[in-house]
Amino acid sequence: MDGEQLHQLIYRYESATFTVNRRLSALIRELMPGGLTADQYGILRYIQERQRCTSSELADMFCVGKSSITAIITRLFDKELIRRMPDEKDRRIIYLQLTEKGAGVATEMEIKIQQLLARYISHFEEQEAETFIRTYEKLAKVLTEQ
Amino acid sequence: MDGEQLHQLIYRYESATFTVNRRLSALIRELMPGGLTADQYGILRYIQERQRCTSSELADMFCVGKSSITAIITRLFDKELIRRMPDEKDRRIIYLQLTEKGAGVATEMEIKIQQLLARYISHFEEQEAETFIRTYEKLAKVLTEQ
DNA sequence: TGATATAGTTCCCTTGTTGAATTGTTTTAC
DNA sequence: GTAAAACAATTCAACAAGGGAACTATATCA
Repeated sequence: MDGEQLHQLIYRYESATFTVNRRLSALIRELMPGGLTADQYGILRYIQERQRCTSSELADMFCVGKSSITAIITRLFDKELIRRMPDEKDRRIIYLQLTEKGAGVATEMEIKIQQLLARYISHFEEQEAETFIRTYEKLAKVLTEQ
Repeated sequence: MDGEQLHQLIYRYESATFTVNRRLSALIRELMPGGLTADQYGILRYIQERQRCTSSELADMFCVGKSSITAIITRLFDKELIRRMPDEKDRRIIYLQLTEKGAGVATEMEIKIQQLLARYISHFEEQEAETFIRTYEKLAKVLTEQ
């Protein structure tokens, strides 16, 4: 791939990612139930998948400082969506878990987002979508490993 | 494409997009010169491409309220990166343009981001990257048209 | 045991966002 | 030709999210 080709591809990538991200996050914002934000939902989903996790792990995964995570966690805690469970052995560690209410909200939102995305992704042939996602996952992997 | 396949694809899409977006925006954040944010850069780039535009157009493109745009524009104005040019005929309209300084900063940042993305995208075969981008552009189009 | 590292929090400041109200200007309808 | 409606941009108050520095409490290491 020569320089000019690469340049063109990157330009097109920037353009597409800008449009897709802005539009999708606006659509998702509208979907959110009272008071929940997209970031808060992201945290809920992450915890739901892992069953439990720590603030530091969230900070790493979300690529932000730990103080940002503390702030979000506090808001979710105040809404009674998550629980703080201190580790028995190492008392510096506080595990985060969803409450029943938190799990309900996360699942409800997941379904809504699935429905939203389905409206757009179903426009594509299965093969095209599969190929696309596979490359996207590769990109995610490259970004994670470096 | 049946329901379960679609469900799996969407799940994988959410996962990949989360990782890519979080990682890339953290990398881009580090690249930014003193005081400029990614959103501010996005606005500069948009204006640079169109030569000039209005606040309302930016609000539409960025999918946010006009008051958000006013806030960002004011910060860029204070940094002397953009100029406000009232329309001669319709005095409600204020066109935004880059100053020389603004154009310099935008171009400098664009080069840095190109270099950053090149480090990752160059890992892919040209054909794979082309196919990927083409689908991504289609998705952007579908999202824009609805 | 004393120094160092780690997990999480707190505090302060900045940015981006919303939504409602406001100002000034233009267009429309009668 | 004027009154009403529409429109572009701004202001303001409130909040979410982010960074960084300082801090607390606990654990590990030498």
